[in-house]
Amino acid sequence: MLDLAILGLLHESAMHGYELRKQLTAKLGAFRAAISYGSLYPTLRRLQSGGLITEESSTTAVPPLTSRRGRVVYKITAEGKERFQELLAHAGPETFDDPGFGVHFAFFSRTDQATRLRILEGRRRRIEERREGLRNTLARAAERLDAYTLELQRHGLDACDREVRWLDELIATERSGGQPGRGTTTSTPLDPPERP
Amino acid sequence: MLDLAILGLLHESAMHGYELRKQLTAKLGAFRAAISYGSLYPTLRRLQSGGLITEESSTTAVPPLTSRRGRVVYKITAEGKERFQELLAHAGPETFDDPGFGVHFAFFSRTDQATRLRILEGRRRRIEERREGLRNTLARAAERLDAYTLELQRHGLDACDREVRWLDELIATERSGGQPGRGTTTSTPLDPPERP
DNA sequence: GTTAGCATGTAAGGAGTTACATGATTTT
DNA sequence: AAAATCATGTAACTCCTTACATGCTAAC
Repeated sequence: MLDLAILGLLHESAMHGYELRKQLTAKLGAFRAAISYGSLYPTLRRLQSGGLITEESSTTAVPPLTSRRGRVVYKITAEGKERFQELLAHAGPETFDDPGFGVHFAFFSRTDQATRLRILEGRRRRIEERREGLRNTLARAAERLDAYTLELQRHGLDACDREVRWLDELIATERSGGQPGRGTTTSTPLDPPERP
Repeated sequence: MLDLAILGLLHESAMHGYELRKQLTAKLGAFRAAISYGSLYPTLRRLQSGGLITEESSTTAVPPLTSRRGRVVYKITAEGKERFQELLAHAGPETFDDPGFGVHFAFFSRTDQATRLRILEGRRRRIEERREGLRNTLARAAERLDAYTLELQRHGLDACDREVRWLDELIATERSGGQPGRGTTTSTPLDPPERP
């Protein structure tokens, strides 16, 4: 999950760890708390020793006036871009849980339509299963549950209903070749998928 | 999280592991996937060696006809009940994230009103922080984000709005001494908190 | 008698967190 | 010159999962 997100952000532009965390916090903010440094920096090292990212050469056009010795700017390599596409397109079961789905969705603009549909439909299946479970509990065991447990199940069921509707809209939009946005009057152009 | 949930369920009735998992799946279904056995059984052992639960004595009133040798029925001990109350009342930061809040909420009927309010308000603060983050991202960086990332943030913001409203209602109900349910016409009596 | 479901467990490991430790740079 | 914030890193640990291994019991 972190690998995918880091490669995705470095795909857009080279950055050092601290900045990466800020971008990560914004990008993943809808479904996850901020990533800790204790997780980020070891991951960067692992990606680097795997050849997926490298330290940016200091022979840049404009060397900074102050030496900035502490900062290490990373950029993605060709292998990193390949790996990114692999991770993005591969949809195992963990792709459909909350953080997994969120990260994939956040990088949908780099995916092809078939992959997007596969992931949206997998997510819908997953949420529908959860919804079924909640419905069963509410239908079969409602008398045995206390008021709070009941309220929690109702709220969960509600959230499932909303998400299924949201996914249905997104799936319909994908199938008609559109891009997400408010209503059908959106004019924001969609980034085309990268062509390596 | 698992400790709390297991103690809470065994507080209601003695059970063996397999059954416990089923109950857990129903009780936590609104915010979590099923617990794996690889997590459940080691936890039961740990709780047992900590003296919080014990194997139920086989000298029960009605010994089953078939010997059922494989099954181990656990029940909660007095220390276990104490620990359960401690875990329920203690509200650290992890109490306000998704699974933490969910478990606490699921056992609200065993908590006093002050604790319930503390936890509901902590959760609201947490969600409001997330909402702020999303609002900032949408306000400051919307042009730089692709259509999918944008849609994800909007959906997340929406979910935050809903949850804050839900929490506000629950908090208001708590303060007026009521019990949760649909509208103000609810007549379901609330389990009184246990008095050890 | 064999398949399905009940029931219990272990070993290895994944994916992160917290707490700690350090130092550079910028602002007041 | 102090305080804030930028920036990087390590060690220990938490909490859970997957994959595996085993055997009993009920149903067909």
